[in-house]
Amino acid sequence: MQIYEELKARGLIAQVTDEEEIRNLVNNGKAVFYIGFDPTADSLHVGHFMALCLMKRLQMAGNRPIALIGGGTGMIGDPSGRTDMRQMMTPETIQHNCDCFKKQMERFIEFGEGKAMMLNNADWLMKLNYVDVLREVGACFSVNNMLRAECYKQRMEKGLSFLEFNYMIMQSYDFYHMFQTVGCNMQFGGDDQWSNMLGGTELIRRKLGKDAYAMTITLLLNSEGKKMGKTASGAVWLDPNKTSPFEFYQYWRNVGDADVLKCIRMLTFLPLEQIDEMDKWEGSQLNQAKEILAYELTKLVHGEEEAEKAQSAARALFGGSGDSAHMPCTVLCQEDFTDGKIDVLTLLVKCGLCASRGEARRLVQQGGVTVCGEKVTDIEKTFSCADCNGDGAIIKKGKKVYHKAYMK
RNA sequence: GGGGGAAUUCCAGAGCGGCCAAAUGGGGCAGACUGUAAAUCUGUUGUCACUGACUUCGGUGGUUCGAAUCCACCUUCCCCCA
Repeated sequence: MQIYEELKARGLIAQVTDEEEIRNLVNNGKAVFYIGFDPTADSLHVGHFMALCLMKRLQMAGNRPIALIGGGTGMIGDPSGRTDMRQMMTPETIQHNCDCFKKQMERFIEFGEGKAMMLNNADWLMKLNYVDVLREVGACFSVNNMLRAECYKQRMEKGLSFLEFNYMIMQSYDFYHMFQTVGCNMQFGGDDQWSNMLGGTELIRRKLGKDAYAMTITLLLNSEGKKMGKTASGAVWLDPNKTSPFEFYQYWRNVGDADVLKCIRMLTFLPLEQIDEMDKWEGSQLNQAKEILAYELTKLVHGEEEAEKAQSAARALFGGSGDSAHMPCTVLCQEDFTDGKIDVLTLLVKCGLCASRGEARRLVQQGGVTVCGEKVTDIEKTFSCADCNGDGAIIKKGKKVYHKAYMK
């Protein structure tokens, strides 16, 4: 099976400008494609991960990827699909984020002579002269068409600043620029980027009379139509300091039944035959599929060793044996104890399991706390230093949150 | 530039000058049921010394015994006209 067919079978392809031509380029290793990454945070997240995987897949098939870091477009902010304006970032933050991205990407993609390239659009965008751009590029864009673009729809109700309105033009200019300088003939991106990407192919056609192609990657949505890779507290990051390997593992271990196979198909490198086999599983057997998904992804992102650790920690925890080796922990010191004791509420807050004493109180009262295997329902309950000695005290909040507190 | 409207808790969105820590929904958290799933049901969701007290309704002042609610100014946003 060739790469294009595989991508299709995995459900990764959302929209393409010219299927025949793209299949041809990609399958024959003739594509020089780019994917843009806007430096909106200091770590990549799951959404980016899909893009990175795609790059890797295509690179393995002989194509040449360009990772474009949006040091310049980051100065503007993409309004696509957003209901409010992005916070403007300072040039320093953007630079910092770019650096972080770079480090993370190097783990996945091979860069170097004749291999993948990493570019930063700040290198050309920042030099542009306003009037020149308007004359050279601005003339090629129809405001009427732009306003009709799906990506601005949501913003038409809430208001769209001229700054953000120009994002599409900047992105189009990137493509146009790289088409000429490095022979980039294709652009990939999230499905929400479709209109921005078409802007680029359109610009190249108008200015140069040549064809360039665009393809979007299916957004990873769960069965409820929400973007995956998000938790209540924010994105699931690839940076182990922002989302620990264990948390990362748990996120995937806990996806809904309806979404497991889709995730395995889209995110892992497992052979399709194996995935088709798993597709027949149902009921509690899916739990196995979830374990595979979680393991595979953790391995890809954090390495085999971390994946093993996360898996055994999870198995131990939920299997009941209570292996505390990898759970998040808090170190207590003498000052945390008064008269050699610490009460539950303080302990919960101290460990970051509750934001306030009130919350801790409710949690205990509702029976959501277990310490050292014993359910705690008394908010007055105290623990002594001795309870936390040795391996420490294991605190369980709800069913899935484990935390360890031990003495220094 | 002219005119009109809005800003409420994590979000959306109610809110007569006292009965407002503020309806309702979503989300979150916990409990029951389960398979570390989904759905469902229940409780909970400002802080603390928790039957009480304290701090919140864009900002700053003011009116009043008393202000999320009235007034003035400021800030931001939206809509209409140009």
